Amino acid sequence: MTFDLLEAPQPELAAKTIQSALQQEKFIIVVGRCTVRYKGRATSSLDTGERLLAIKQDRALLIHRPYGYQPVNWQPPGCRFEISTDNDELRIRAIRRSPPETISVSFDQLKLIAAMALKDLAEFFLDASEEDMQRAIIARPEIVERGLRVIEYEKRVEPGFVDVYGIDQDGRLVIIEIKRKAAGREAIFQLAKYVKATSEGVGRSIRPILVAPSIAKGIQRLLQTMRVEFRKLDPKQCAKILAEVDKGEEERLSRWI
Amino acid sequence: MTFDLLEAPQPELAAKTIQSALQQEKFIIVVGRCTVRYKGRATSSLDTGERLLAIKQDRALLIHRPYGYQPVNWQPPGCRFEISTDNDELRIRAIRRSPPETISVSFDQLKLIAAMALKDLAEFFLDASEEDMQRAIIARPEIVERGLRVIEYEKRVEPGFVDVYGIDQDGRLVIIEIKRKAAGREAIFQLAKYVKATSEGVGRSIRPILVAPSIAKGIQRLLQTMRVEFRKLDPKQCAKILAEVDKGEEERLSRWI
DNA sequence: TGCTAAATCTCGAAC
DNA sequence: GTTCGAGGTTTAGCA
Repeated sequence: MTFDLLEAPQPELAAKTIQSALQQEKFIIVVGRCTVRYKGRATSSLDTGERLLAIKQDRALLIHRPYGYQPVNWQPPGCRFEISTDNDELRIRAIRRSPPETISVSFDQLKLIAAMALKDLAEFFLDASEEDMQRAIIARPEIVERGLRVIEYEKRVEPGFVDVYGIDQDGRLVIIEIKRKAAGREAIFQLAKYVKATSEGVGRSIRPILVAPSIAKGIQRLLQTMRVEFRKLDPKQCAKILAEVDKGEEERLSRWI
Repeated sequence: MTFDLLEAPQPELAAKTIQSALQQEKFIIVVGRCTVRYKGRATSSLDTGERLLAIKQDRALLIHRPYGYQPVNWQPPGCRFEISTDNDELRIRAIRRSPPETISVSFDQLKLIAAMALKDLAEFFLDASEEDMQRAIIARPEIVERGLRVIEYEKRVEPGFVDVYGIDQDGRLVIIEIKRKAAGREAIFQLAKYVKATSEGVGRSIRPILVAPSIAKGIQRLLQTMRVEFRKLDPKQCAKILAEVDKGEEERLSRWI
């Protein structure tokens, strides 16, 4: 693995290394004593102090002080860099076109420079997944509707799988489609297909329910046209419910032991 | 300077080094291949990939992927850490009390560990915030209008806070709402509310003035309808004025010494 | 502790 | 491009 590591380098060597690392799209870390200036939507200045500067592989810039969650200064991905040395100092400028913004950093003391190409293609999953939402509904059907009982889930029905089958308190068949994010028109059409496919086998009325944290704009009318009901449900809410259910399970188990 | 630097260390040595660095309140950098889990207000999972983990001197935790401005996972300052090794992997857990949140990171490959105590006591100056605009108006009310005197600011009036209260050269009460950016309709409605709330207590006419660098498109008519005056004022202009004011203060002080 | 409003908010999706 | 809405938003200032 190509891995650059410099301890307390001279500014010229530092500049060369950073230039080269930028071209190779490496992740660059610089630790040292610097001053920082920012001009753009606002302006800021930060006098001399020891900080961590990071340039990411998409050319995002972060400058972190030794404390605090947030970077003290930053530049979003895609900005242009100018690396130079002047008066025995290493200068790094990051320039953004729109809105016009510039960050200038000047290091008068360098402690560490590291540059390496990091591979990270993993997908990030936040909140409850759609599967978690399904599990929450199965565990607590009342979060969709009072009196709802779940009969089956992930049932194969020709165009695909019905997320949840249930029966409401009046004995009517309920088909639930779950979306983790704002539901669009495709979710409604999907439900309509399931209703059509299911109603052929069953001789009674079916209630299609779309469960999602929100619906996309301009979909409200389509919902009404297709006679699809919407039930707002947040992935976070589901995660919470699952945590409660798991906790209950644990307690039940511990009582058995 | 106490400076720890390990290239591709074994997990046991890594754990020891990090433990020690935590006790010495050093800034810790770990680069390697890891998976990340988060449970708390929400839940998240991130499969294996190469990332930068940073623990700051106030025990803030940041996990950065090789792209993007934001950390993929984080923990704010002050959380508790558990460092361990298990099955040849380095485990770092960061636990927050309130709200209860935990981040678990497991490194199966370590590339670099660096730990050092950074000194950074400099003050950060950000200019031209909304607060700066307010301070500039208080210091030099004439930038809004000649003859204006400021009576009060940040005054609680039921729907919120009035930015600035003043009296114009004709003795009329002035209510000022400040926006750092182009003012939208909500600013006008806000002003209207303050006028209504204030006029109930005062038996005289009130002049609502909207101070902002510009107004949003299509708001001009609403301004007239609501009888709100608009005064163009740029945040940058305010920063300049504040600099002058501060300089004046310094000179006055130095004359006293 | 809880709320409110601002942020160089960022980030993504829709238009 | 611009606008709109959400975020584990964070952060600061107060009741």
